[in-house]
Amino acid sequence: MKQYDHPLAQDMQLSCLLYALSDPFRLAVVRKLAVCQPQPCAPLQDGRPKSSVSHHFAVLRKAGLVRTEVVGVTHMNSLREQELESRFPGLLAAILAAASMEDMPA
Amino acid sequence: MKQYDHPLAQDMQLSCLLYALSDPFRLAVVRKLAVCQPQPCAPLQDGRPKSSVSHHFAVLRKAGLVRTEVVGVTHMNSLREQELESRFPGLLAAILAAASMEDMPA
DNA sequence: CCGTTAGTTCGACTATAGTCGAACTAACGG
DNA sequence: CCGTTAGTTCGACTATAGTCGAACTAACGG
Repeated sequence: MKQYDHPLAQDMQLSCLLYALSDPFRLAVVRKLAVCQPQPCAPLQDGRPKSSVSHHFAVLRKAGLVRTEVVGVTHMNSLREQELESRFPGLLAAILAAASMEDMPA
Repeated sequence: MKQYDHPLAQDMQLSCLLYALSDPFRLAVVRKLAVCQPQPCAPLQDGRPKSSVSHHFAVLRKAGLVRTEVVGVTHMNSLREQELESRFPGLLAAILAAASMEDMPA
C-alpha cells in the first residue's frame, strides 16, 4: 500500500479546512489527534464501519489537516500542526478552543 | 415583513458556524460585513440571483453569524461579533485573519 | 505460504445543499 | 392607491456528501 498524497501547506484552502471540520465526527477525530499524537484509525472509529471512517480520513487528508503514514499494517495519523500554523496562524488553536468551549456544561 | 429569528449566543453550534463559513460566497459576505458594518443584501449579491443570496443569508442567520434587521424596505445585515466572541472567543478573528492570509499573493 | 489485521476502493443508495425562475410580500414614495 | 424596491418563499432540478456492505490489498506473524 503506497503512501498518501498530502497537499503542501501553501495549497491548503480555508474553505476546505472549515468544511472538513464542520462534520462532528471529523472534528472529534481532529480533537483526539490533538491530544494524542500519532494514532491509527482503529481507536477513532467510534462504532462506524471502516468504509465510513476511511472516507472521513480521506477528507481530512485532502484538506491538509491530517497526515497518514503507512507503518507496517497500521496507518498512523497525525495532525499537521506546524504546517497548519505556518499557513493559517492561530486558526487550528482557535477552533480547538472553540470545540472545548462547546463541551463545557452550560 | 416580520423580524427574523436569530439563535442565542449560547445556542450557536461550532459545526454550523464552520459549515456556514466553508462556502466561499458566505465567507466573502462575512468578510465584507466585518469591514463595513450594517449593510443591506443588495451590494453583497455579486451577480447572483436574489433567491440564491437569500438562501445564503438564511444559512448565515441560522448559524448565528449574521443579524438581519428589517429597516423600512431594506434588510440591514450585521455581524454578531460580540455574541460570537462571547460564545467562542477568538474564533471569528482567527477565521477572518486566515481568510486575509489566503488573499495575499504567494 | 496462509491466516489475520488494518484499512481502501467500489458501487448503490439516500439525503441534503445549492441554483435559479416565478410568484409573492412588505414598506416606502409620490 | 399604484408603482417600485428589496428581499422571501416555493418548487423543481442537479450535484455532491455521507452511509454501508462487499470485495480487495498490503504487510505482518507464525
